[in-house]
Amino acid sequence: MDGLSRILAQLRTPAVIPPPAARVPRQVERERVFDAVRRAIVDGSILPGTRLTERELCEGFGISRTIAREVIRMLAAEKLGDFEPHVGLRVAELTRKRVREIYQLRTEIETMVVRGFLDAATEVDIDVARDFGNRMLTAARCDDRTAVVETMAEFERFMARVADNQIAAEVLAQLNARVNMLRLMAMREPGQIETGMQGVRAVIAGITARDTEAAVAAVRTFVHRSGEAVLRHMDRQTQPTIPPSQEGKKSHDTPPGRPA
Amino acid sequence: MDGLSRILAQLRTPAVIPPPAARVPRQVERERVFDAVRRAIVDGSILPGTRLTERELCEGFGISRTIAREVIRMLAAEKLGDFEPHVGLRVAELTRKRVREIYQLRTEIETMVVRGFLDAATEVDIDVARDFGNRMLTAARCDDRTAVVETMAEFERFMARVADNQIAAEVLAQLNARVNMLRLMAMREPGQIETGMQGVRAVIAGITARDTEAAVAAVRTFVHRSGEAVLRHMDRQTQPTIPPSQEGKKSHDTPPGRPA
DNA sequence: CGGAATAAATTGTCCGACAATCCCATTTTG
DNA sequence: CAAAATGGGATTGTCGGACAATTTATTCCG
Repeated sequence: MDGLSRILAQLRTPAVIPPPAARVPRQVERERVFDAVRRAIVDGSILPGTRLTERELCEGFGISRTIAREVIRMLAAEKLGDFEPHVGLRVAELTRKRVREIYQLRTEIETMVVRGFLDAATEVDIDVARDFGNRMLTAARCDDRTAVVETMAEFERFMARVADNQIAAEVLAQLNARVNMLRLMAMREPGQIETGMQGVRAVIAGITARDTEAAVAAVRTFVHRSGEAVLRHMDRQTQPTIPPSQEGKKSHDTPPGRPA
Repeated sequence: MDGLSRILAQLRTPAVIPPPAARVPRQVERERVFDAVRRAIVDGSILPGTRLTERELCEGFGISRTIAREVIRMLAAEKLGDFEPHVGLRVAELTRKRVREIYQLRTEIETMVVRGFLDAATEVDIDVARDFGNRMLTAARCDDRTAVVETMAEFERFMARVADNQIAAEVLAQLNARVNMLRLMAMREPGQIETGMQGVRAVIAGITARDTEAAVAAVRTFVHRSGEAVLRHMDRQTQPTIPPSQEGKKSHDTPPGRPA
């Protein structure tokens, strides 16, 4: 079971690339490792359910337990994993319920952000937004799911910045991090990218026309549909045979049992 | 400057209270210290702007640097303080801008939660809500600001639980933690409690009547007014003389300079 | 007085050690 | 044979010390 070790080893980044007189070694080891592991979790290199032990982190990155532990604390605080004392951290597995909650919240926040964006946007901002749209469409045409998702995230940050709402950006980023991997997976479903891009076009259209209500509606539809797609994908993934009969209940979310 | 040290020392909790055979020593030192410091920050015992050094934490709680550092990582991840490498953690000082953002986001989330609550609430839940309302009003009559705020937080958690939305509860808790102290301060302004309680009555009325739109409207008004109150209080606090002329701008929020 | 050199304080990182707890498998017991 | 007990290995919890890197405070000099 050192598939994880191999992954971690690959993540190892050389301490410094610019040997010539370059200032700003401002990033400390801890941050580097944290970023690397975070990225690995978010992009799916480290799968949900994986247990991250101190030793693996130490050996994988060549760091001491001090740092490994601090990184684990940070990951846990960001809810990228579930931590239990004396047990350790395991990369978060999302339940349908949780996913639905996240998308519901995202819908509201994105709505807020779009409103703020259109309130504050200059013509240039609108142009930039249109550009983001094109970049997404291009990436989609190239079937580059990663690029699509990354561009979307960047677009979100951009809108939040124009709307001048840092808190929204922070929360949004955190929520996105938690479902990022699922998004990537879901986009493998045939037709999913096309549907998504249709939504993107609608959003950009609303923004370009400066039609706030249209943009908001488009965003809500888009986010909602994305959530649905992810949930659909989760179904197909975890229960290809057994017809699920749960799902309507008060749901103290039962992680879909995965019988070998 | 060891006023902080004294505070920290007081926070020190005895390692164990139940000497008889009591299971569940499940809480590790780290969590205890984290909770204590967090509480201290949230309730204002440790004022914003204060620098939390490792040494203070170590001596204040009788712990090793290992734990002190981990606690600091957690506090920073929760945004309860701003951390800079090689500098340390200082308890977050909120700008007007940030506060406005937080309240804006809170408004949306609370709206969502109330909707979810009324969707799922049984008659008993409604009764419990009414009870929460009474508890708040009682606490207000006793002029017990802390109790008011705590009950409100508990009420929020309750609604989120009924609405079965854990993510919302998490985010809400995090946002509240960041402004809790300001809320307490703002409620010292004369008439503030009364205004607040008026809002509470409206919210409870809407809930009791199961009138979703009324409840939502009441919540939005309430949260918005609370935010306004906090902002007003911040004004009065930081710039009692100089007429502020900033405030409308794109605002890369300038923390109101506090000249000695 | 201003600025440069110096000292002190603080954080970053590593190491080693040992206790506490959990996990798992084997063995013992009913 | 199943269930409970046990025992060892792995993992986390916590401590202490050490030294480098960096920031912050102090001192000294032109």
